[in-house]
Formats: sequence, structure tokens, C-alpha cells
Amino acid sequence: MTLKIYNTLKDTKEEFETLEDGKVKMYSCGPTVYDYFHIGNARAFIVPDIVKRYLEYKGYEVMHVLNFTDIDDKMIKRANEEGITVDELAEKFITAYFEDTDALNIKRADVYPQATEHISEMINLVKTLIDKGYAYEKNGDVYFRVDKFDEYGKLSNKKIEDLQAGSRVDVNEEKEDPLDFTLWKESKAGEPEWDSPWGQGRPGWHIECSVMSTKYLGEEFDIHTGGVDLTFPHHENEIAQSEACCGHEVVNYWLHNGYINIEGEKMSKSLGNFFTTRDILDKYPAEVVRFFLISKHYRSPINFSEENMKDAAKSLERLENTVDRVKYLLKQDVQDGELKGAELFELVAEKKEDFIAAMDDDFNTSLAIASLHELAREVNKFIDQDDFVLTIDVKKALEKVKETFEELGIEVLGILKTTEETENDLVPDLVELLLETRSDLRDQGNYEMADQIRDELSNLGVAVKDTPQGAEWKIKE
RNA sequence: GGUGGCAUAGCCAAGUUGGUAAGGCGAAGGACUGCAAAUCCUUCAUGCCCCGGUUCGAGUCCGGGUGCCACCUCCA
Repeated sequence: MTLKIYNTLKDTKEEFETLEDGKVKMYSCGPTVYDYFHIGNARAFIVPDIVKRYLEYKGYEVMHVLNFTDIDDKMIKRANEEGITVDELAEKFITAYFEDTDALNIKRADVYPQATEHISEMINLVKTLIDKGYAYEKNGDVYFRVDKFDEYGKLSNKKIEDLQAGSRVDVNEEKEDPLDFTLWKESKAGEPEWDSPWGQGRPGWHIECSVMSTKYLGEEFDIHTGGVDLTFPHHENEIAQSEACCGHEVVNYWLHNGYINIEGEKMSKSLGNFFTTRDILDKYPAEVVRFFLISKHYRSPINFSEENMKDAAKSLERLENTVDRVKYLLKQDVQDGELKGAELFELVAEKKEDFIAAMDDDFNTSLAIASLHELAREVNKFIDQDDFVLTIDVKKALEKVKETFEELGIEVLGILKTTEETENDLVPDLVELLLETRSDLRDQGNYEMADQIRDELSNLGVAVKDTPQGAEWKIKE
């Protein structure tokens, strides 16, 4: 089984090969920490999370770097509005970033570099670019000479002539060419600023990623992720800077995730359909949000809507119900009988293979989830068969089912809840006691009382359902 | 104008090197149940935007249309 990844640079799916055996180096464009991140950002953070989890599942050791942009126009503007420093603003929203990504069960990266901590390296890179003739200084600003970099446009398939023809780029008298982009920007009064050979100023946006990616991952690394909209100009410029400096390609695989629309429309503040991830987590359980975000292939646009969230919740619930049934059975005593679990073992192996094949095909989470649904249905069917008996052999097979759901659903996709075994046995014991009483009441035909117990338990957060083997219960969300 | 992408059942959505349409939601009927919940069974695309072409065979390739979206400007 080989993993294939769609590489924006080549516009095709390629077999994934790492630079170093068994190790993957990955860089993700992180947030500008001037506000709570929005639901679209959430996808850009979940996509690399899925990539990382799956690579780790396949046995790779993954080194993941995700940056925080903590200095730019938006940062300065917002800090001024709130009457705090840019540093304070950054700190506040970095904390918020971790709260929200933790809620979404996104694994932490290995390094979270911040732009302002790498100013001297950025200055050095700019100097090198000037020395090599790829950049020039003009009145305290430094620009990248796009024309000088022959391969400019190779990531986004743009031709320099086309860009110039349809140019909507700001006219800037200082630039030799309107396409040239800023590497270093002279500061205005009151703005955060750093010393540089070109006077007081601050870095341009693109330069930080060139510096921080190569600093932590080396001059060549495996994967770079980001949203589609970053393809141009951000990543195109990053390539120009890094390659002009190094003289060779830096990134092997460029991954770009698709956009999120809201009720079919582009999310924007002017349309009033702008949602932070925080807003959404207030409204929906985090697992559902995560499930929704990975229920469609990462490169396709995805539409956020009430109805789609409702569907996602139901779809996820179906998987969880099955896992709960299995867990419940695993707690029961084995019974004598002839029923074998071979069929289940076979089933698990088959669906797991499907799952892996799906993920190997450019992280097709949509298909992968479908294989879990198929597994769930077949397992339910097995449990529901007329002559079902929980023999020791069946129990072993169910144990395997549970392990597989945990391996694929929790470890790889991060959508199912982990089994937090109740440390204290008192609650289960009390519930069992009540259910025994209720069972007696039912035998006596006293359904009124029996239903009352069920209702009261439901109010307390305990869902009860009756099965031929007796009443089952679980703690509700 | 340039570049890239998308168009599959009521809705969401997958479709590997072309081989005879996954999965989810929803709906209907049935089974089970005192009721409920969950679950199981059956049904819901002779067809994948339209028109041509290649092929024994195309959702899948080629050509031409139509519609939608994104990017080209800060943006995940």
C-alpha cells in the first residue's frame, strides 16, 4: 500500500516518498493571531492534523511546525483598537488558538514559531536576496524582484505576462515592477519596529514562512500545507524567496485545502455570515464539528449549514451507537454456545483494508468514514442475528472490533470519543440496581412506574434502552 | 481577460489504471418492542449538466457547449 498525495506544484497525485526514511517534515501556515480563528481556519488546521495522524499511523515519525503570524497590518490595527500592545494581542489569541484547537482534538505541532522571534533571520534572508540580485531597497523598503526569478508562477500556474496584463496590483511608484512584493517595510510612527540595514521597519508577510520553515525543517522538507487562497501570492512568493536563496527546491509536496462556504455563500463579514470556530463550538459538539469538517474530501469546497451539521451529527451518532453496543457486550458475562466470531474477524480485516486504501488515496476521509459505517452496519447485523450468543469466541472478536474502531476512529480520524472508564463503580452499580427494580416492575406489568424510572434516568442523563438481553444504558452527551 | 476547480438520487457525498453507480441524512413499508430508543430487512439514479466522439464497454478518456465557484487584492 502506497500513499498518494495530490501535489499542487505538479497538479497531480504522486506517490509519497520522504526525503529521509521513515521521517516526515511538515510545515503548516498558521493563523494571524489578531482574532479568534474562523471556521475556515479550522479546516486548515484539521487537514494537516489528519495528514499527520495518518502518517504516524503508517509508522512515520512526523516533525510538524506551525507558525503564528504575530506582526502585520491587521495585528497593528487591532491592537490599536483594543488599546493594547501587539504582543499582548498575540498572547491573547495564541492562548485562544490552543483552547479551540484542543477542543477540536487537533494534535499539537512540535514547534510553534512566531514571526517576531525570527526578525534577525528574516533580515539575513533579505540581505542574501539583495546580494544575489533578487531584491532591492528603495527608501527604507525592500522588494523582491519577481522578474529575476524565472520560475515565478510555477505553483499557481500563472505567467508573469498574464499577471501583468490583468493586473489589479496596487501601483506603487517605488517598485520597479508592480508584481514585486515587499520583503521589508519601513515603519510608520508608533508602529512596532526593528533595526535593520535599511532603517527602522518590519518584515513583509511572506518572508516569515521562508525563514521559519527552513530554520526548523531544513532547506529541504517534505510537506507544506495551507488553504487554497494562500497558493497565490503567499506560497508563490515563499517559493521565490526560498529558492532564490537556496538555489534549489525546498518543498516536495504542497497541499492545499478547499474553502468553507456558509449556507452556500462565501463567508465574509459584509454578508454577516462570518463565524469564528468558537461561535460554532458553542452551538455544536466539538466531535460533530470535526466530523463534519472531515466528512468531505479536503480539497473540495465544503458547505457549512444547519442541515449539514444535523446530518453530520446523526451520521457520527450511528458509529458511536455501534461502538457503545460493542462496549456494553464486552462488559457482560460470556455464555455457552457454538457461535463463532470468525466472520467478524474477517469483516474487520476487510473494512480496515478499505479504510487504509481510502486514506492512501490522497487522504480520502469521506471514503474512509464510509468503510467505518459499513463495518458498523455489519457488526450490528451480527449482534442482531436470532441465534446470537455471547460466547467466548464472539467476545474475542468483538474486542477486535472495538480495537479497530478505536484505532481508526480515534487514533487516525479523531472523531470517536475515547473510552473513559468510570473509575468509580458506584454510579454503574446504582443504575443497575434501578434497572433491576424496573425490570421487576415490568414483569409485573407496572409500566407506569417502569417508564417513570426510565424518564427520570433520562433527565439525569442516562439513556436506557430495552433489548431482548435486558436493559442497556449509557451516559448521554 | 488569465488560472484552477466543480456539476452524481429529496439533501450531503465517494467514485481508484474506462468494466457496468460506495456511504450518510431523509422518506416509505416490514421485523423486534407493553411503549420508547436503538438495530435489522426491503424500497427510493437503466442513470451521473447538455451534445458529439474514441471504445466491445465511459460518471470515468477526447472535442464542443451550458451553469456554478474560487484565485488573480489582505484572506484558510
